[in-house]
Amino acid sequence: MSAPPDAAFAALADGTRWKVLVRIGREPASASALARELPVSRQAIVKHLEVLAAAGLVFSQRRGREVVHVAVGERLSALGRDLDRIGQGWDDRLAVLKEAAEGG
Amino acid sequence: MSAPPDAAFAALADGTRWKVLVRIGREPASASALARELPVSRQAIVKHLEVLAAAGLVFSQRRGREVVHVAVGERLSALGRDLDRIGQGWDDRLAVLKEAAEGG
DNA sequence: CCCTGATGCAACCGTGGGGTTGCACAGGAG
DNA sequence: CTCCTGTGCAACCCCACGGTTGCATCAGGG
Repeated sequence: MSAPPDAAFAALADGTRWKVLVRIGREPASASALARELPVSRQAIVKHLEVLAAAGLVFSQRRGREVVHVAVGERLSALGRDLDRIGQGWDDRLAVLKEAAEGG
Repeated sequence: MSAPPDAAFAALADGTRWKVLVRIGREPASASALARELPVSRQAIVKHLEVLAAAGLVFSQRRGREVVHVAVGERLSALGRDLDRIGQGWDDRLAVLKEAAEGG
């Protein structure tokens, strides 16, 4: 199958968002906490978390007056395995093309 | 390792670009040929191919007056394996958090 | 040689998305 | 009760990016 939801890619494509994801993968944190660590406003963080949540990449949990977020690896792993598999298939065709190029 | 592969993600994030990539993964094609198949101009295709090439995801070969492009799976597979691995690590932490949430 | 079709380059356009600021509201800590 | 701090919502800004059009160029085929 070659239909990985580009939505997931879009979620991972942004540098800041990736940092956020990696950070909360290392240890859960609130939006405010993340905003203190990264050079962007809390609102920016919130938006990133929303995108990541929509992509099923983060799990959020209200802890008192805070909302703690943590990265969910399941989706990422699944996506990763898909990519790996897809890439395998491509390389077969690539070999053929390169061969043809060299041969004539 | 959680190296920022956001460059590769950015290349994969766009829907049209992904279609192009999948298409030339199935079989090599020129920009003009792709432009005929997809609902975008040749120039748009060319730009996508440039982005993909910059990400090391396509291999281009001049064949007479045409330039044939084909998808390279190697990078994609490597990226996929990275994602899988990273995701694994996250899920460990996630388990801890969820446990704490349920426990109190 | 001449016509056709593929590529290359450049200018231009519109939208989306990342980022910000401001403000109102809620819930602990003292 | 009263601060302090974390969240939520909304309006707004700006630039990168996907896409287009136009034109010049180059390589094969008849």
